[in-house]
Amino acid sequence: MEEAARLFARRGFYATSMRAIAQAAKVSIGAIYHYFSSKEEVYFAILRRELERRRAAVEAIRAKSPSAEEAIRHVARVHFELLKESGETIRLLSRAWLPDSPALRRKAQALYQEFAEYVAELLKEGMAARQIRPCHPLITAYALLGMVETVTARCLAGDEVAREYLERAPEELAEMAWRALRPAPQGGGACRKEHGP
Amino acid sequence: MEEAARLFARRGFYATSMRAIAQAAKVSIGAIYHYFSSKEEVYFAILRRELERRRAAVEAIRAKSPSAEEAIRHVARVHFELLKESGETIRLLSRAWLPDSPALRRKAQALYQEFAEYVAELLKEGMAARQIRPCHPLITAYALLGMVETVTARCLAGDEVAREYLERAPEELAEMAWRALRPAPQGGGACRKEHGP
Amino acid sequence: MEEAARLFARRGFYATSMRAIAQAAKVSIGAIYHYFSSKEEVYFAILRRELERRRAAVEAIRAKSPSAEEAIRHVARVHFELLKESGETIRLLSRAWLPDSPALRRKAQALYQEFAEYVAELLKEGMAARQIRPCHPLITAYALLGMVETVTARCLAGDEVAREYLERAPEELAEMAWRALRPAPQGGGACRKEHGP
Amino acid sequence: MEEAARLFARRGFYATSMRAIAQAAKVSIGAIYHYFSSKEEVYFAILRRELERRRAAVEAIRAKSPSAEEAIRHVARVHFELLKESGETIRLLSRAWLPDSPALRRKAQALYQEFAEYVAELLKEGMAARQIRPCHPLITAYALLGMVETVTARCLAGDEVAREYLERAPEELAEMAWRALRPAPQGGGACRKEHGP
DNA sequence: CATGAATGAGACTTCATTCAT
DNA sequence: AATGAATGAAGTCTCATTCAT
Repeated sequence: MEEAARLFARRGFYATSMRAIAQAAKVSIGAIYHYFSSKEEVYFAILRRELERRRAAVEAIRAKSPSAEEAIRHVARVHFELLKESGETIRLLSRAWLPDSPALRRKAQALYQEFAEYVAELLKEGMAARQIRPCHPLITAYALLGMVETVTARCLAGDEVAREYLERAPEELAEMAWRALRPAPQGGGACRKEHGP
Repeated sequence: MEEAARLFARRGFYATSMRAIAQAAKVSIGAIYHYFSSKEEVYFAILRRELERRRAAVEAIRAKSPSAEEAIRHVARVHFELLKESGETIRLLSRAWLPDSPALRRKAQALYQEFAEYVAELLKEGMAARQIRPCHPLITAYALLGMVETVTARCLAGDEVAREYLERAPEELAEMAWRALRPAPQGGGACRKEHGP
Repeated sequence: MEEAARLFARRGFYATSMRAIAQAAKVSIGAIYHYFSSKEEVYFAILRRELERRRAAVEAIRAKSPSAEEAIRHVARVHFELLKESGETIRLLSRAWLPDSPALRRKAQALYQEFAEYVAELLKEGMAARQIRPCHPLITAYALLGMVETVTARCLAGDEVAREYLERAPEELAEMAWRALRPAPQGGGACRKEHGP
Repeated sequence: MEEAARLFARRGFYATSMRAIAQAAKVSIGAIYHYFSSKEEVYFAILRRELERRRAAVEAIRAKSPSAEEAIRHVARVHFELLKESGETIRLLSRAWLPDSPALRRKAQALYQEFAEYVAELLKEGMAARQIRPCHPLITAYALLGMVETVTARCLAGDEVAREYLERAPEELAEMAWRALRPAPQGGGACRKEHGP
């Protein structure tokens, strides 16, 4: 039934009607209300599940590779893998930012923040091990995720450009992310002194 | 009348009713329909105007600073300045990605792409002048914008964390963006030895 | 449009659907919501109007007859006159006591109390003029109204019995009301001393 | 299970859902349908039981006191005693008049009439013994009950006024009822001269 | 006997849009 | 040019009732 996450991902919260969900899932409307007390609850249940799925993917990265570089690069790549795998559902993530009502938005952002904090944790570890440069972990986590998600979302348009991106974007972003975070400030131009070593 | 862009920014397309717009603008509903043939048209008119406003801001950067570094850093900063200036309207930009209906989305994304291409142009010039490293300009433009917008959007939550970010994020992101894009590809610089090969 | 008061009177608040009202009044549902913001508001508008109508009838009595006896007797009679005139609408009054939700009920009772207080005022004047015996004015007003309304409601059943009542009840009740309230305690059995003269 | 009469009394027929009854009674919905074939049937079963309970109370009065005066006064008092004892359930009685659908109402009124006829019987006996004045027994029974029920219902509001009434109303009503019904038709008594002819 | 998942009709309400004025 | 009353489709959600287990 929750594969109607597709509808939320494709059409968003408001444009997805309960009737549409019921029809897509081939159950009655009443049946949905048997398990969820409102449309919002359906939405958040799905959002939670999707975020958890991403968290698990990041967790797997952390477990496998001790190198911060690999971890960072993977955060970028994993989105694209999930994109191929679960299709448009990934758009839910980007949408997580912007449900139409302030109340919904607040709740969705709290959920998203949990996920971002998880990525921030990963960054903190990298900083502790001096494998990535000092930076504000949570801001950076948001930036990292936003960077990746925006490109991912662009790929969902499905046009010619999108298909090309799907090929190049993972590495392009992994490179970008790593350069943005690797430790030694290399003094591209003026070679300014960095705050931490 | 179009200052009811605030409503679209705050509540989104679906949750903003024509009546709400009419009341906020203190005109009659009929009056709106004299100038716009539908709600969609109002939305796109506003979206176009906002994107144009950002484009102009980037244009100004390009005109003033010949250095690619400054240009890049400014792209990051300019969002936060607009945030302080025009408040939530900036959320329209992030929303631009995801209107709820596929038809709307396609059109909105086309508009957004125009803007992204403008940033990509700026990147291309930087690459030509060897002031930034070689990269896929459009993908990078999307990544850059997504990075900044996600953090900006987080700042709109208005909580304690958001206020702190508002202070630190502009520089944090400028730094991140510049590091991600500056030319010296690996250990090429003069300043410090890299730890990895 | 408000002649759909008939529906509320006949079927009550819950069993009267907006669609039914709209059809009965031959307008669209939307049109009703143009003038009333909710079903509740329609209900209360009608209830207010009906109570006001009764209040006016009592006012007329007060203005015409200086004798408390006539006033009391008329309060009883007026219900039956309105019954013939406006049919089932009178049931709204009895219903005023009992809307199904506590919130509705509270509001309806407040409205009803205003009316009861008006009758109580009439009683107080009678007591001041020593034309009716001392009694608690508001309690007595409720009792008086309840007495009359219950019989009135019975008459609405429309069966054989009801038609007979319609003939006899007005006088029967007028007599009863007057006896219950006239001043001199006549000592039916024990001839107890009354509190006031 | 039927103690969910409370729900019907408090919320009325329409606003009380089978699920609410089932939860309040801590049984399954299915279980209710084993003993009652529909919601209506539950309602009438309860209504019958409550009316029977009142009938029994009046019966007790009749058995104990040979004096019509005491009987009349007790009819008024007994409602308030039941009010304290069984709380809001008493509202069922007042509601008995007005279920929302005509079909229900007809049935409920028939049940109520049985009860009213019982009180009428009591009045007839009093008239036969010349202990109360001649009057239409059934109309008077309805009037008597309506008088008492309306005040009782007002007391259920639970506000400050209601608490005061609870103290004064029983005697006030008993007095009123007795005066309305005692035999001496006009100036027949011995105690005092009446003012009018 | 008992359960509670499932149904689907129907409740209230909102909304973009039209059109007579 | 401007108004805002009117429309009716569609939204979310509730509910009495059934039935397989």
